[in-house]
Amino acid sequence: MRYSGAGVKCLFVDNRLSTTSYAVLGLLALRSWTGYELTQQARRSLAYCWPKEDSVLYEEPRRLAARGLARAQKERDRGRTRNRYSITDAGRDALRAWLATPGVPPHLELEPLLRLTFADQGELPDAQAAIVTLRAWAAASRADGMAVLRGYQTGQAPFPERMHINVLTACYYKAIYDATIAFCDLAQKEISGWERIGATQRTRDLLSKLLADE
Amino acid sequence: MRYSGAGVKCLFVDNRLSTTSYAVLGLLALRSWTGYELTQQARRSLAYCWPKEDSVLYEEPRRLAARGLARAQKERDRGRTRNRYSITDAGRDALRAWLATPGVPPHLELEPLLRLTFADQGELPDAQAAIVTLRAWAAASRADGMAVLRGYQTGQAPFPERMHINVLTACYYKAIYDATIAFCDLAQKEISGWERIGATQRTRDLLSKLLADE
DNA sequence: GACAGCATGTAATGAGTTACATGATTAA
DNA sequence: TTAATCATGTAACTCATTACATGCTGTC
Repeated sequence: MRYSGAGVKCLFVDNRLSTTSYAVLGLLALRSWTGYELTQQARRSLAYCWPKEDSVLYEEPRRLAARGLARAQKERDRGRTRNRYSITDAGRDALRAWLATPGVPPHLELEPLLRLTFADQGELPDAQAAIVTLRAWAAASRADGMAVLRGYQTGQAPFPERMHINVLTACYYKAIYDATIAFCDLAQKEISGWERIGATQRTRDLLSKLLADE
Repeated sequence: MRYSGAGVKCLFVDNRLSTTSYAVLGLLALRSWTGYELTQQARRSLAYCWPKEDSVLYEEPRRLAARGLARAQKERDRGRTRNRYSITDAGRDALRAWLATPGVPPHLELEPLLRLTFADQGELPDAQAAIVTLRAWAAASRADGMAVLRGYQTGQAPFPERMHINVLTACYYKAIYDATIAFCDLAQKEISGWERIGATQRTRDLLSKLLADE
């Protein structure tokens, strides 16, 4: 299969920002941040819905500045220089416009579940280890989230005027983490009954229960 | 900041496969597939834990073949030719070895939650729309998963000997989708009470309830 | 005999990961 | 005075997304 045409339209069309850009723009809408401050704030907020590496959080505001959606000021901190970024009016407009677009559904990468899916190609302890990884993640994330929430009760948290939003989203995260932990406990029990056998009556019961619920 | 050294070691070191490669390798461990068959099977399985575009599923087995982990045979189907891929012994070894490695925790991209997080920068209907998107995704995924499960009860599903695994993983997916739907219903109620006001007594109650649970 | 949609891919672009570099500050 | 770690980035490379191309097959 050879391409014939000069189908290079796409080179010029795609002027859109990535979701990550809007995520950072959202933070900039709250106040100005340095790169490092962005990484710290992201741990408290974006990490739960839109996790990004620190290097991205350092770079992204520069892209925004290049498009006029943010502005950088050099800051001097004891001999060292760094950039502080703030949102522009154009940035606020872009963010508002993005919030009005349809958006996309979640995208879940569940490596432990992938490992479980092919558990029969490996050893039983491998599958158990995958479940331990999954449970540890859920328990740690849950604890981190709880610590953030506690800040609202004690009044230590930044942006107290945004509490209603953050409490609501926290409801979702907690529900996910709790469901994950519950599943892990169930799964460990189930798996230990497999002993390289396969489907048992217990599996049929599980299946019936799942299907009974619609 | 300038780089000094010839730090190009990395160019030669990273010989590892991506998780996506192992995902496809896992499917190949069950039987041989053509590219199109892989895309269809992925909808029933990988889509829930490791979603990939069709184009990736067409390309990935070629990479595996290039490393000797899979083998391609040309097939002729009424004038048209295509590739069918099967796993090799080396491929089975690689898969088994991978299953024995520690693995990584889940990675969740929840764009609707991101939109909710910055809901105060937009209009109320935008936030409600994000929740609708989230709920629609959960309901559709749940229904698809149920349809797959029903195949096990009727005996129509492929790989009946793997039922115990697929039923167990389905428990997790169902729990996630159910939790998502429940959250969406709660969130719509909460949000409609906001009316651009902010924290209410209701929010404080929610917060207390979240924190009470540990 | 046209058109929709299934089947089978390839290429360009863009985004993200990983590794590297390095100055400043703090603790031992 | 080191060593650790905080703070601030940059570069190379890999991977995924998106868009494109095109033959076959049934159907109207």
